[in-house]
Amino acid sequence: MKELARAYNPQETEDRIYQLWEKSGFFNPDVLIKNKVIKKTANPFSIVLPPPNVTGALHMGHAAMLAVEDILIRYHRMKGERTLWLPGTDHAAIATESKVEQILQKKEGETRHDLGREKFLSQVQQFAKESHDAIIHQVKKMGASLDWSREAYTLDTERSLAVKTAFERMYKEGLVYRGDRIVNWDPKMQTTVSDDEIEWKEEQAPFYYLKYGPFTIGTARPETKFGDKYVVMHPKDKRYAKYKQGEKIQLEWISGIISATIIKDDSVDMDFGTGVMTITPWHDRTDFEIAERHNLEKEQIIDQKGKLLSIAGEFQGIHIKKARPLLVEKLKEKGLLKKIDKTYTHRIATNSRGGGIIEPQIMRQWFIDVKKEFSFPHTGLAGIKKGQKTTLKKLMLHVVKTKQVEILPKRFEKIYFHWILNLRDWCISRQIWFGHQIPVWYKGKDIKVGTAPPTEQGWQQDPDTLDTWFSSGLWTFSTLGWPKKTKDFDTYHPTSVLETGYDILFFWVARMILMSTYLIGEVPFRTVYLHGLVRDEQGRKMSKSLGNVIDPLTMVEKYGADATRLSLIIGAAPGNDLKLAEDRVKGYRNFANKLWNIARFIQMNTEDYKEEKNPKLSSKDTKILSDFKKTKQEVTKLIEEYRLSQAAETLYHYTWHTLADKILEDSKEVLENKKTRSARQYVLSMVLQELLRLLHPFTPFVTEELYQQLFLKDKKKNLMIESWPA
RNA sequence: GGACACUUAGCUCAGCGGCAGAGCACUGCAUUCACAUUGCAGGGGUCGUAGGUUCAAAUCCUACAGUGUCCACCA
Repeated sequence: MKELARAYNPQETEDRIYQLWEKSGFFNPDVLIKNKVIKKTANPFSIVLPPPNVTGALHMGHAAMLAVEDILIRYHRMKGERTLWLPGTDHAAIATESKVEQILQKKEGETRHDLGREKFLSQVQQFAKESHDAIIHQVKKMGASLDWSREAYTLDTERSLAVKTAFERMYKEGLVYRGDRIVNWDPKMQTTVSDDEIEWKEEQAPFYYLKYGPFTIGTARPETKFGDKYVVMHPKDKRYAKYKQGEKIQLEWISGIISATIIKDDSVDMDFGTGVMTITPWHDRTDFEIAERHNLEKEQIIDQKGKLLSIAGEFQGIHIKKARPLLVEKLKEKGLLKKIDKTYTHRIATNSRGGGIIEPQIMRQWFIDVKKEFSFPHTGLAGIKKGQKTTLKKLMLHVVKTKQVEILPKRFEKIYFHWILNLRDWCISRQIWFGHQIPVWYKGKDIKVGTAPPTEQGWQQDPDTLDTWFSSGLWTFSTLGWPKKTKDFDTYHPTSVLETGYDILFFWVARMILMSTYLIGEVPFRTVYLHGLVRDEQGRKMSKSLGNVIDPLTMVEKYGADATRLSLIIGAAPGNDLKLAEDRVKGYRNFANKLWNIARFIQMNTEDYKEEKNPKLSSKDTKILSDFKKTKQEVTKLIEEYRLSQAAETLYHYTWHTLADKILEDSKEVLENKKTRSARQYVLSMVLQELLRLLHPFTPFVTEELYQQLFLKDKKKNLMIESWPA
């Protein structure tokens, strides 16, 4: 046997080991069955990788996700389960498109409209491909044991079929509908945005009090007020009791005398401002809802580029930003401006995907109706019978309430319920080009929905694309072949665990539950494990502008993937954010080296060891073995409970402070003595061998390398598929 | 406005009814010996505050304070 090097060198080791794993084919459960490593009848264990967006490179959050999932996967694989970890990437529609638009703008000063749909899309695809390759490279660097033969992409042919099939089925059920509704319009990116993609920003803005006939109304946005002809107050407000619902009054307004109608509505806050407001239903959600309740007329004031329409009289064609001061001036002249409050702060909606300030608009869009009743079409979902009346909302609540899906940590269940109770219909159409084009064709007033275009002439496909979360909502089963009947689907769905950041609980986790329960009558996963965000030393979010980004690849190059993984696991409770300092990574690099030297010591002292069947163990030897057994059991229990941080820490502590500091020190004497030498050799060799297996899910590279060098006789095998020590 | 989480050593955090713990940092000593990416020893904490439950509370309950996050239609 070759003597081990004096220190562990991850740079020299890791790529070689990863290649060895890939070459063995053992990431693929089918290969394991074929090689009789596991039984075909073994329990399946499956995780579908949350697909990283093809918008650039991986960050520390991705690295943490990969570490957690790889630990679970390697553990279950070693336990002999039929283990599948399926990789893929997400086209991330709006995020990717906006990124390429930015690059285009910077480089060529062009917009996507200058290029045209086809040319622009080919540029996006090029960008997506480069991102994809960089991401896959990084994923492998982290040691992730993913089955690459099953890799998927949210925009590839199979996933497209799944998307179209899902859309068609939901359309036929009436769960997908087209309607004129108020949506979040981003005038900058020229697209709608879902409620969840909005980022609210605090802003101080002047608040204007305007004379509106006998009333005083308050507004932060006078430039939307041109068409206001309804004045709303609370039905119980005594100050305005003399005005009756539906009563009409004449008053002087921006462009002359108008007739305004009195409306009484509960949604008005009597304590805010004067307790009276006028409404702009076309450009404000609350106002829209009031207008719907009272069946009021709605009028568009602002166009899709943010310019005023003819209703604004002499202000027509002026952008709202420029119009405001001009209008305020006019109001002053007409004596309609009573006062300005300059201390007012409010929140403005912005598009979190790199867009501008949201301007609500009433537009014709596609929606998923979450409240509509339908008869449940499947059997086999506990608690809901085939034919039973239900809604998508009820399904989403039901499976979590009945624990068919368990969310860890538990406190997120409450947040999940609350979100669903407030959920509105989901706007799924986007006016962008990169994504799944909506599978709907029009010809005059006729409409066709299906998985393939109509064969006759003259049909025009809807130019819009689907919200990216529509396709990722199908991810757990579209990756397994659905809508085709496949072996993979039968074997691996529902998946065992969905591991992701708590920040996309609503975006994604909820949508997967919606899609899966409706389309196939199964939960998408049994357990949701939510990890926290990786932050910098001071607890700030990592961002390019702050310059505090720690790149996982840099850490891997400097300290090794094993060290990087441990730094992301130890100290990270599920759902809690992790503060990461480079010193910690360094500390775990030292740990890998410590383990290396433990192995080196044992190797140097067991070269003459001949295996004995019944070694004469001293009481100290027995104690070592029984303590080790306790550690094994504890680690196993902790992993089963998803307390990976504890499990890793237990192993860290055992390795360094029990095995190295106590047992090895003690062994130096014991090994000197000819009578006790051989039994101790037996103990050390056995503890090391099993310890490497226990540590393997956490630090796969160093353990594999040591195991290869010290214990593996059959070079066709590797530690990755050895059995978990019982 | 509502909800949730956190508050334990200088820093990061674990412990979640039974003698206050770990890593890093700090101090002193050791070392051609598996490892300086090391070892041994040590200093350092009224477990946010105030009550309550209990034989026993960092741990369970209540209130309060600070910090953070999420949600919400205050024009």
